[in-house]
Formats: sequence, structure tokens, C-alpha cells
Amino acid sequence: MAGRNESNRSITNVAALANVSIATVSRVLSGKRTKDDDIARRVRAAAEQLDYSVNYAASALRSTITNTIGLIIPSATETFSAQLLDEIEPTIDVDSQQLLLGIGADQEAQGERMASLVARHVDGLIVVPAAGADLTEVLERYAGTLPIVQVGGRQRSFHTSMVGLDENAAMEMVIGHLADQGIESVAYMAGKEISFESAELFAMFHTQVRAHHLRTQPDWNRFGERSVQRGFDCAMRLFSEPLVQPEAVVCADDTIAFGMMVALHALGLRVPQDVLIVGYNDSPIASTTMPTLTSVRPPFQQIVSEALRLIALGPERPAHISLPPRLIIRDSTVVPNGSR
Amino acid sequence: MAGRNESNRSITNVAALANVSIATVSRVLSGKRTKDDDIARRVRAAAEQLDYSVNYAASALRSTITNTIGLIIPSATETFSAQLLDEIEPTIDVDSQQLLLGIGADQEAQGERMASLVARHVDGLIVVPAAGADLTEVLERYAGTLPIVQVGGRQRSFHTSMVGLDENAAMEMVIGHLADQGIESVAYMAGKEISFESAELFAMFHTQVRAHHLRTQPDWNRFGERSVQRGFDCAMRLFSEPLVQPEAVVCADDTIAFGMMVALHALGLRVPQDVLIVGYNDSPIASTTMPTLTSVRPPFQQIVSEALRLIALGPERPAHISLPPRLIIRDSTVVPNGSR
DNA sequence: TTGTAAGCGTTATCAC
DNA sequence: GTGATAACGCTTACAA
Repeated sequence: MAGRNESNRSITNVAALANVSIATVSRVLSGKRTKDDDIARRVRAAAEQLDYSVNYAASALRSTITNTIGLIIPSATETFSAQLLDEIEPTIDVDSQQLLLGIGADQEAQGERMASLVARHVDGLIVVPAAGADLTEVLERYAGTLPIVQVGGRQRSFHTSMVGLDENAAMEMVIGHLADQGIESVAYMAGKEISFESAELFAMFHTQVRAHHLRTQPDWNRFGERSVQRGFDCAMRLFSEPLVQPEAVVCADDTIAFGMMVALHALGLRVPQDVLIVGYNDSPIASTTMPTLTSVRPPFQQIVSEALRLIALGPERPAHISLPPRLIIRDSTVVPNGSR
Repeated sequence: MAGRNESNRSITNVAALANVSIATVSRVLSGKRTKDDDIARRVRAAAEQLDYSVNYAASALRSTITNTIGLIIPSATETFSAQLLDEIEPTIDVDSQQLLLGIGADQEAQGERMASLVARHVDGLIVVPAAGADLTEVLERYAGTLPIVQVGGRQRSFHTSMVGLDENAAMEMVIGHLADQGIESVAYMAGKEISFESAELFAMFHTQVRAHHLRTQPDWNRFGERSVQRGFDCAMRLFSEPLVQPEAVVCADDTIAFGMMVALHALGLRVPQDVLIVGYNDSPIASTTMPTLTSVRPPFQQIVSEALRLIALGPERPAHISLPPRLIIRDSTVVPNGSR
């Protein structure tokens, strides 16, 4: 409870106690003074004794550095954004920065949140675009003002940075792993048809299927939304009729995979003995389903550190970075010995 | 792109254009001036024309109102916090406030985040305590400084506000609904044993079981963590042996319920024909499981509006509020006609 | 390297 | 109700 007197809380008091000027206090505490001599120690001791911490408002007003990072996500209930949040908050906190969060489920809301955060003079902005949102215009508008990093989605502005997944590497891992398991045919449950991204992933899928001499069929592969319901419906259609059926299914999202697994169970088909399933995004429940779900895990830690690094570089040098994900192999793609 | 000239962005320019003093501009734009006369209109027009928005740092420095709300949660991947986030962000934004987010998975981390946010002079602090965290000390420390609202968990400080669920009402709804379905026996999968909260809920469970003339057995009811794995294990133990088995299970969290449903499926028992299952927290996947899961849904909207109202009241009048949840009835507790 | 002093853009105070 | 002006707490030229 020492030093909790409100009037003690300004840099002037620290300076008085340490017997130096407020300028020196400022320089020592902000690290703009190299030496670690007696003066520096005295200042730090005084600051601690008075329980002093800078007034960020005053600091921001003078220096235009606010020590805040803005993050815009479509929703916290979406696992990619949630996992990114959990990873980014502690990392930012280490630099004694703070996270200003904006949530926008569509293009318009995301644009509004960007405007608000830019008005707050955040030091940098990280944006996870909502599905189908085209943020080109807003991104371009603020690109010169502050460093902006888009995470995931399709890059649309060459004036802002981008950190994304190396989807080619991901698809190669997935199909390669399935081929290793000895399957010969595979289906793909893609994302929304309208998205250019989905189409590109779809092309990668076909490339890898050919590369590994696997088989697929046009009517196996579908575009659609990323939901449990969609996975369920697709599996019902794909596996309930006595047609030729794929031995494995690659899903554009874990939610789709969950739906499929429920449907397969209902149809009496076993995962992985009858069908192998691969998900995407490695949501927290992937490790708790029965069987546990093999899934592509975005490298959240690297995504965060790269995004923050690009922000630290400033708005002048935008860069585009692709990071390879990891394939988390679980029970849904590993057939128990000889039981196939 | 009108008025995007950086030098136009201060209150001085607005005052010059509107031909009034900066004091008047400040008063008009901050709503501290009652009349809506020609002057007010002129000021607003000038502000719009120059694309002016207040510099929050300067405003905060002078007035000690920062227009920021701090929110501390244990993790974004936990559905209660995620749903709260999605509800709180747009509500705050309406008042042109911003959300400063802190994530702390345990007592210590939450305490640190509280200190950071208090140092930022947030206008109010909303805290969702981590499981098992005792925040009494930190809450008390800052209670006089700024309004603090604890959401959920056990109230431990009478100097801070609290918004929680009316657990009695919840339990009454759940057991009442199960009784209406014609069952006679019920088990309860509680939360952690050490938590006083769990013990209290457990007592409420017993009270309601008696009130509705249902039956339960000590060895049916267990304390444990809120995880899918725990639910699975408990169901396996409870239903795999040919003992007397409950006709319904109430779970302290949806995750436990998911685990139970997977286990029951594996054991060849049908939900809801053989066993009724009720979850808690109405996580987004509750509506997508097979069968869909009946769950207690916290009134997120009310929680948020009450929390913000208490913050607006200031730190001087802490209040404790209990809100009744809703029971979202889905397939896991509704037996199809005559199939039981 | 250190101290002095000038602001940063706003709101609060005071006199009118 | 309005305008002039001080003050908020800090960072950064600039001078020493």
C-alpha cells in the first residue's frame, strides 16, 4: 500500500525524489538513456518507491506513440480469432503495450472499427478479415497513416502487410499424409464458392491429388459454408447412397469435419477404419472429439510475432509473409494396425 | 477524401471555421451545451467538413475520462468469455468507447492485467474471474479508484459490483423441465470440488431434486473439471456397468455434456430416448451436436448492459445483481413421441 | 549527459 | 452562454 497517494503519481515527484530533472526521469524510464549508472538506479528506485507509472495519455499526446495495438476480428466465437487473441495478448503485454479490440462481423462493421481505432492513434493495426469482406478501400485509406497487417484471408492491398498461411505447403502435408496411410481416393469440402481463395485452395488440392497419384471425383468435391450442419449434410449425401465413395475427406474447417464425423457415425461408418477425416484450423475441440481429429494448425505464435515485427517496422515497408502450418496428426487419420 | 489534411485535425481549426472559440467547440461536441441553435449547427458542420474527431489522448489528459473500458477474461477460447466479448464490443462502441482487452488464465496474470488497465485509467473494469482465482485482494485495492464489475464467479468483494446468474432459478428451470419430461432419477456433474460455488450449486441441485420428487444417488454425482474428457470418463463409469443408472444427467458445462454424449453413443445408449442430457453455458456448438443439446444460456445482453450501467454509476455505489438465465430446450431432453 | 522550457490538444475555470 | 486562459503530465529540442 506504499505510495498510493494520488498526488505522488507524477514524473515531477519521481524527479524530486531522485534529485534529477523530469527530463532525465523520462529518458531513463523510456530507455532513451544508455548508461546504467547511479543516476539511472536512483531514478528507478524513486519510481518504484512512489509506485509510479507513466500517464499514457500525456505520453501519447506529446509523442504520438500510444503503446496500443488495435486488433480487428470478425467474432470471438470463431476459433481462429480466439486462438489468435489468446496468443497475441500476452505477447503485446510484454512490451507494456495494450490491446484495443474491435469486432466486426462484416465488411462495413470492420471498416467502422478500423476508423475508430485509427482515430485512437493506435501504433499498429492487425486485421482478420471477415469471410467475404473486401477491405481494400479502407486498408488503402489508412495504409500511409499507420502500419497495418492483414492476417489470413486474401491479400488485396500492396500498401499494407500481410501474414498468411502457406496453403500449398498445408495441402501438400495433408494429401501426403493421407497417401502415406495407403488410401487411394479423397474428397474435398471447400469453403465458399464465391471466394477466390477457395478456388485457389481447390486448385492446390487437385495438384496434390495428382502428385500423389490419388483419385477424386467432381461430384465428391463441394463448395459451401464452414459449419457443422454443412459437414453433416454433405456426409449424408456422400456416404448414404451405394455409390463409389472416397476413402478420405479433407475439410476446409474443423466445424465441417465435426459435422461429417457425426453423420458418419450415424451411418454406421467408422473413422478412421472406413473413412479418414482431416480438418483445418485445429480448433480446441479437435483434440476432444471421438476419434480425435487430425487438423492443420496455423502457427499462431509465428503469426503473432511476424505481425508485431511488421508493425514495428512502420507503414513504409509493407511485406507479405507466408508461414507453413503444422499438421497435427490424431486418430481420425491413423488406422489401427490391420483393422482396415 | 475531403479534409484529410493532418493539420486540419485540431479543435482550433474547427473553431476558426465555425467562428467560435475552442471552448464552445468542446462544449458542443461533448454534449455539455444544451441548446441546439445556429451555433451548435455551425460547429457540427465545421467538424464534419474537416473530418474532425477528438484527440482522445488530449481529452484524457485533461479530463481523466479516457472513453475506454477494460475487460479481463481468462481466455478467448472459452465460450462464455467469447460470447461476452461478441456482445460487449458493439454495445460499448455505440458510446464511442473502446475496449481494452486483458487476458489472464490465472489469478496472478489477471492481477497483472488489472494493474495495467488501471494504469491506463480505463473508465471502468469488467472482470471474468479465471476458474479458481481469488481476486479479492486486487479488487479491493482498486475498488476506490474506478468502478469494477465482476461477471460470474463468486463475489468476494463488497466494494466492487457483481453481475451473476441466478443459479437457483437456473437449477429450478433445469430440474423442472426434466421432471416435466417424466423422468424419475437424475445425476449431476458438478464443477471443481474445491470451489465454494460448486458446492452451492450442488446444494441447489439437491433442493430441486427433492422439490420435484426425483431420485438421485451420491455415487452418481461428481465434482471435476469442466472438460470433454471428464464428461466422457464419467459417462463411461456411470453407464458401462449394469448398476442402477440415472435417466438424466445435468452437467455444469456444455463441454462435459459433449463428452457424455460421445461416451453414451459409444456405449449404444441413445440421447434422449435412454438418457436426457442438459448442458450449461449454451456454447455455439450446442445447437450443432447430434442430438442438439439442451443448455442453460446466460443472458449475455443483460449481463453486458447491467455491467456497463454499474460502471456508469461510478465506484461509489457497488451493487450485486443476479440475472435469471434462459433454458434453451433442444433435442437432448425432448423424447420423441412414445419412443421411450 | 543534463537541465530548461516549449509545446502536444483538450477541458475546466473564471470573468464577462 | 461565451471566450480567454490555465492546466493536465509528458517528451523533446535546445542550451548549457
